[in-house]
Amino acid sequence: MPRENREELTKERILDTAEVLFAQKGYRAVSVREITSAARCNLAAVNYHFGKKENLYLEVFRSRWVPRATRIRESFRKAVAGQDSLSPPKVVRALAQAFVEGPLSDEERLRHSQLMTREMTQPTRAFELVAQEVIQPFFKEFADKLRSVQTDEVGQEQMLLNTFSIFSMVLYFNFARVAVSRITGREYNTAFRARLVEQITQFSLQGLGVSDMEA
Amino acid sequence: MPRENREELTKERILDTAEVLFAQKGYRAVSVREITSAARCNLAAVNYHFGKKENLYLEVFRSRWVPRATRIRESFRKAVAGQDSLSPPKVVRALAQAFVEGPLSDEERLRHSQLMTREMTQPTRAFELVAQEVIQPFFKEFADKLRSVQTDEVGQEQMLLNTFSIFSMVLYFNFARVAVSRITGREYNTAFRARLVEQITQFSLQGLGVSDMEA
DNA sequence: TTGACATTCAAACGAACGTTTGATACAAAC
DNA sequence: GTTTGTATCAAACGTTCGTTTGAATGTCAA
Repeated sequence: MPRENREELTKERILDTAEVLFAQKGYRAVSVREITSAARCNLAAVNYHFGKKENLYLEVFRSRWVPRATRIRESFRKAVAGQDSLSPPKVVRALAQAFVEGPLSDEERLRHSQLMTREMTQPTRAFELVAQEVIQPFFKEFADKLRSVQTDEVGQEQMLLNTFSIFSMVLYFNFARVAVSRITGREYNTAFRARLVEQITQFSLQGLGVSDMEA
Repeated sequence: MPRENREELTKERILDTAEVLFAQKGYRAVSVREITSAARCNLAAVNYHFGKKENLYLEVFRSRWVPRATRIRESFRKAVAGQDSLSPPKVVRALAQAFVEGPLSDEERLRHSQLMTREMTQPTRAFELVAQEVIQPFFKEFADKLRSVQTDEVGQEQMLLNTFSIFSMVLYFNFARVAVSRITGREYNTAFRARLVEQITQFSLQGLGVSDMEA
């Protein structure tokens, strides 16, 4: 087996495993030993490939989280580009769908939201990456797209706050699954996810003051 | 100094300190040594008064978090009781105010949201307490109150999802301060909090489909 | 075949962790 | 004044942590 492949295999395996564990339990609650034994490699592999544990955490965001966020963003982009005539309902629905039913698998979606929520509640060095390369540009893109199809004039700050409002729902319905499931008594299956997209879309559209609800 | 007072002083000091640290850094990231030295007491005090670290975490929720949640709830209750004629805008505004401008100090509010978000993303044994004694009853109370003043008929599940939507904003604008501040470029001062209450209220009311926006 | 380089491995490092112990201090009960 | 029970304390317990080490293994170029 060629050198490069072997290296990548181990390194990639560590990254995959670490992402799952960090998302599930958080940075401190996951030990290097847990990661390496789950990734079926030697304990020293983390320090050899990443220098130290903290770098591994950062690399998880760089090589796993950011690309996934990009996939969500592209899913949103395609959805709005595929329309011949755009309207606020279509833009908002495209966002909700990209996040809740989008290109990610269910586990990926949960992982993604968990890692993101963690960085928002207690930012680490990864937060800069998340904010600069993902949140800021995506917010801007969504706000611009929405403004371009909205009839009434909306100030920049108002637009940002509206985006946050929509975004808070999207994030919440993903990361607070346990609470939502427990209180609604519904499982997070395909039907319920479709229901959530509907909820986010309708609530947001009315929240934005859009009266025409036809998609 | 009498025996009971001395005991309580240390025990209470530990609880206060532990709450702040757990909220800031999370359970695993805070050591017993950090807590006890910040609380100016002996390392063994945690195990003497609470048996083990995990019990201290639970006791923080029992004796600090739940009472604070109760204060928020009572603030909401008073606000709706103080009105001679109730309307959806008043109910929603009372909720947003109770959470964002309510009886808590700014640090308390942040701590409260952080601890809650933590339990929602990765529930521990404290989650049962939070869900049973606070979230469920509060959700029910809010939904009932809102239903009683709403003209059009709304199903139970729709009502729950609406409540979640409103709640997600309230929670998000509290726990994601760093991100919100960074992207809006605004500090979390009194003026901005008032602006956020306005945003949550207006967005939610329209989201609920309430056209009459007069408070 | 030899030498240089990259990767894996078992073993150990010191530091920090949660917890336990036994002595000490002190207020109330007898 | 002695006993009893509670609270505090310094010290140590065994375990786990992230990280380092140096030898072993395998790969490719010279």
